[in-house]
Amino acid sequence: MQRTDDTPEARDALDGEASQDTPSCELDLNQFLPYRLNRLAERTSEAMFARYGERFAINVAEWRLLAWLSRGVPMTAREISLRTHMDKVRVSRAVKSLESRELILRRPSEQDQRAQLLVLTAEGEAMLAELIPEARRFEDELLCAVNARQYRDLLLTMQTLERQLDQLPGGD
Amino acid sequence: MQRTDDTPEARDALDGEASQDTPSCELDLNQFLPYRLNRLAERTSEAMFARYGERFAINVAEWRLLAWLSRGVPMTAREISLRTHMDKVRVSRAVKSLESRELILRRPSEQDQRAQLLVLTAEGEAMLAELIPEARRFEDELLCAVNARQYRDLLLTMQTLERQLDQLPGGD
DNA sequence: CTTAAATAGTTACATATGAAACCATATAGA
DNA sequence: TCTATATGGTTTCATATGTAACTATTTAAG
Repeated sequence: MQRTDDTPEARDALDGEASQDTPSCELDLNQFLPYRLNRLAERTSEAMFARYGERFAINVAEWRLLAWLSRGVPMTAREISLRTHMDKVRVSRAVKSLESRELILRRPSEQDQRAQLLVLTAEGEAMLAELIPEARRFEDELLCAVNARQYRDLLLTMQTLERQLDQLPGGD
Repeated sequence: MQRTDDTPEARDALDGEASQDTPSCELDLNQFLPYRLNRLAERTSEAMFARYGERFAINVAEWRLLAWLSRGVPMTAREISLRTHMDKVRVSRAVKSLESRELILRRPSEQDQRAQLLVLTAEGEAMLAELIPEARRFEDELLCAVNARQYRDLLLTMQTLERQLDQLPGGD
């Protein structure tokens, strides 16, 4: 897609400021996708953890790890790291914290003495049994502003963008 | 939008894992919007700063501040803070850093002795003259994977979600 | 087998960020 | 006018996260 393809509608879909083409040495952040993505993502996490973060005392990395384990499939830290695109250090710390609170436990892997399989404890499952419905409730409250088609298109476009990132240098 | 409205297409638009309805005590993160938004946003910033971050030695907060100032309109830290949803401490630190490198300067505000108007220096403008075209190039490379309509819909839906966040408790 | 290179995970250090307390100035209410 | 409260901005402290170096184990090359 060329920048010149931008439609007026798209340029108008933006935070109220008068929107018009900007000279090459100026940038309207409200029309800059990386910024918009980050702002929306930051605000979404912030709103979600404003509600549940303190109540359950977990951070984003820990939440992601627990959620992956909620599937019931034991996974290694490396697998979590690959699937979530989180740095292995970040995962390692989440594991340490969750283990110390007895929400997960580590079992040595049969195949590889270096790796350890992570699984939820009963306590961990109990916490998720509360947390997950809350998370779904939050998501529903957010999504009630868009219809099913918009939601589907959003996920599809986001997936396309992630695939594109896979291709770009520095995109992992 | 109700969760039960989810279309098969939407549920399939997701990272390869078999997608089916999950019990209430399990969560497929790949189908959880806050997670997807954050993963895409993090990866996008990462890819962008993998290219330009070290070369220009700025972080996200500094980049946002410079970009806002590229419009040529002097702004106070508070205004930047409001528009970007960045914490005022984060803005304050970006100002300090950019000023120490003489990319911006502060002028006392006429109306309010507490506030200071921020403007680019000639050096700051010179740097943006390089940085902004690079940023646009990156955005174009990312967006070449989606067509104009998808791009427009993406921005519109993101805007809708931000408006919804304004309404939600904890959404600011 | 033996050794070099790769990999799972951790630790140490540096940076980024947010919450709360703080200072200086501005504004509103008496 | 005087005082209480609100506001712009900074500093302090705590947390979150990435980079690089490290340990232990595994895999591959000879």
